[in-house]
Amino acid sequence: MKDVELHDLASRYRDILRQAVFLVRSFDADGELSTSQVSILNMISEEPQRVGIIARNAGIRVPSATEQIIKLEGLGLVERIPDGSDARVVLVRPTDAGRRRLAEANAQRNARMAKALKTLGTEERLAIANAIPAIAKLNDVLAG
Amino acid sequence: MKDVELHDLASRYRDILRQAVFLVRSFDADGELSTSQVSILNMISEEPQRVGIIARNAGIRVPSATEQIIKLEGLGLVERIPDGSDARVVLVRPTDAGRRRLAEANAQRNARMAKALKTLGTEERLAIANAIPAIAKLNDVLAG
DNA sequence: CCTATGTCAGCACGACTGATATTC
DNA sequence: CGAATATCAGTCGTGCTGACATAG
Repeated sequence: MKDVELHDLASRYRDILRQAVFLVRSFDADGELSTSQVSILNMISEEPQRVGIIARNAGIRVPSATEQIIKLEGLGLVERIPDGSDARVVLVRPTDAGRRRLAEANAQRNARMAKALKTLGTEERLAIANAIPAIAKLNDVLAG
Repeated sequence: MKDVELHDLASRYRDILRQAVFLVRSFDADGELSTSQVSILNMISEEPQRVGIIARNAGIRVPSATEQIIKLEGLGLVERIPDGSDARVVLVRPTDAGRRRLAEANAQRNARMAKALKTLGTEERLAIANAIPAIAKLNDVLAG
């Protein structure tokens, strides 16, 4: 692919991405939990994670992660537990209430997105579905 | 399409979107201009726009738009001019320096994106290119 | 008089850097 | 002792709501 085409694709992709970013914000404004907080809950839903890992995956610094975790703890949605093998480490895991809240938040957001997807044509939905793996790969590359 | 499939697609699409949001942030952290500021400059590059329109397109409230516009004005990147036909209206247009700065910012970001796109296979790039119109339409639906 | 447009003032939230235990 | 981990303190940027001036 020529450089010109690459740059054109890059530009168009950045355009729709920029729009999408604002939409994600409006999505999150509806609920009571912030974007970071939902991300953190998602992240620890499988198994407890260290603060440093959470920060790295969320794309924020460790002190910022600590802050959100403390807020989530205050809401009774996560617990901080020590790591037996290393006393410096703090593991974060969801409470039952945290799991419920996460499920609710995801359900709400997915429902809203599904409703929007429903207004598209079959081919358009297919185009999006086909692009998801490529976009995921692209995200990985960009995240380095 | 069945509801189950729609919700699954919604969930997967939201996943990659969430990742992309963090990447956009890291993109913008590099430059001197914030996301909103670049968006505003992009918006007025064709022709001057009113503050209210800028706010609407940027997904922010009018006072927030005013704030960013004043900052851009302080940087010498935009000018605020009156609208002859309606004295309440303020039009915002880029200065020459603003156009240069926008071109630089876009070039930097596009180059970085193009470099990442280059690492993908031809089919993957095609999949993304094919999905862009559908995503744009989806954005419109969600914004509406 | 009521509406539309933009700005000002004050507040909230989330991120950051720098400094500080504590543990490896 | 130096490195790693998490937290605390203070600051900054950006968004918001509510109040306000001006013009239609």
